[in-house]
Amino acid sequence: MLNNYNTEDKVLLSVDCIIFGFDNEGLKILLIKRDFEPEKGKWSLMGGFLKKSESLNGAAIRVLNRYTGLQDIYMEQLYAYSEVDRDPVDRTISVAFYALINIENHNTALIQDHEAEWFSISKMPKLIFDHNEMVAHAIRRLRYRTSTKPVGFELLPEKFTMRQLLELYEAILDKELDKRNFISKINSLDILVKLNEKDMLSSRKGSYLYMFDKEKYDAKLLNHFVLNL
Amino acid sequence: MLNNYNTEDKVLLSVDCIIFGFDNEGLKILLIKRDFEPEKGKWSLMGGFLKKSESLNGAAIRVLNRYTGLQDIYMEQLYAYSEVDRDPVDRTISVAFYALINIENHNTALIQDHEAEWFSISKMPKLIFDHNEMVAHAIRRLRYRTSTKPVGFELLPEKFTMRQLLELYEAILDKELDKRNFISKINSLDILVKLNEKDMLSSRKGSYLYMFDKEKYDAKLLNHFVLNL
DNA sequence: TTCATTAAGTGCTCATTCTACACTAATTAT
DNA sequence: ATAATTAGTGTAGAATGAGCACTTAATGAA
Repeated sequence: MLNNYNTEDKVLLSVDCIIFGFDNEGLKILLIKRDFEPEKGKWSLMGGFLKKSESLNGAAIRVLNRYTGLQDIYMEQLYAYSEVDRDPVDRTISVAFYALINIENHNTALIQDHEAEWFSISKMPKLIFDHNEMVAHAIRRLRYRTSTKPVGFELLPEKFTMRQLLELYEAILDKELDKRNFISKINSLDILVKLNEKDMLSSRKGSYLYMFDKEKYDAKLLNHFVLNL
Repeated sequence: MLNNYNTEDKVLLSVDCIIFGFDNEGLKILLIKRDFEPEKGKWSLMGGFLKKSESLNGAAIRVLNRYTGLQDIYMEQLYAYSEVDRDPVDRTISVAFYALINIENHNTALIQDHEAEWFSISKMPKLIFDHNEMVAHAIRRLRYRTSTKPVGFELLPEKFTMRQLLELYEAILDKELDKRNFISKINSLDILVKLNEKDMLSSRKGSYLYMFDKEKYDAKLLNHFVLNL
């Protein structure tokens, strides 16, 4: 009677991270120049191999931290990519994750060390292996997720204006939104607090700052909303 | 300079299949009594180890075929489960898939050989490892998927009545639906053909049979709909 | 042959939500 | 003072969603 699986094949498992950021130019993804063979020097997602002692989530967190210095980041597992010849060197299955970060917070020096760069999602270079497919998948998932869960705020500073939020959703959904309708839909979710504080940088009049009110959201015992924008 | 990944850990990768079926009692899942240690004799999803020469999809198709004799089945990858201690014997990452089958079509003898049984999703036994979590996840995904893609038909015979379709959606969404509103919403999708043929088994009057019209659906160049039931 | 039984099939009303659309207010720079 | 800039706000008409009940077709039993 067996109580091990010794006859089964073992394979390499890696994680690849699609790191989203948002600034006034739009939605961006952080890419690196791959620093080992094969495909050394080509643009690539940030990745790493799973160690026996960690979960996939743990590996993804480790990889993200290594390249950005960040911790406690919103991250979601996307999909496992397993075509037999996806990596020419060795049989490797890769599980993609996407992360949402506030683009102002990461460690710029670390990024430079790794020759990483932010790319607009509309101007992505050709990536190695099946990484472009992963990115396309991540964008689809992000679109869905931001329409059902309060994750968009992860891409903004803690305090943000309605205009920033609007532009974020426009960038994610890749379509223009009506300002008045957008604001009333967001307000009807009742998950933001309006601060007594204005951002005076973007206009003469100044615009009120808002924060996501996590406690209010959690108190609703809602596990998702439906935001039709 | 490396061009292999020899220093990296290799792990076992398995697939587990959540097989959904539907009959007049409701939505069901096919489970087997696990026939090897550990947890031999306990209820389990159908699974198997990934071979080096196949993709995860390929492995899932192989497993499904082994236990049901079926081919060309709707199947979708769900999620990779990777907690370090999820399998007590060896470090195993498992990728869950769910499949939708017409419950009348599978090979009954094969199922009996494997001591497999159909369970109502409302009366699931305790399963090994993290399999209950996988099932819960699959049900959530199925709910979403049936509201955006024409996959529900995979669970029905090729020809079905509106009542069957209604009851299927009620079972998946776990809520009662209004007959008239349901029919008009389905009709407004315009993806069914009404046949000149009635099912006389379920009523004296007989009810018209319908088929999913895949060509019509594809011709819409729609990659999903939104069905608010 | 008539009558009882069973499920099929069908529309309307009211409430809610969505969409399209334009002016005033506040502030600063000139 | 005034010109310039972005913030902030409401409404009307259209579309969609929810709730609700009677008639029809066929069969089997009396």
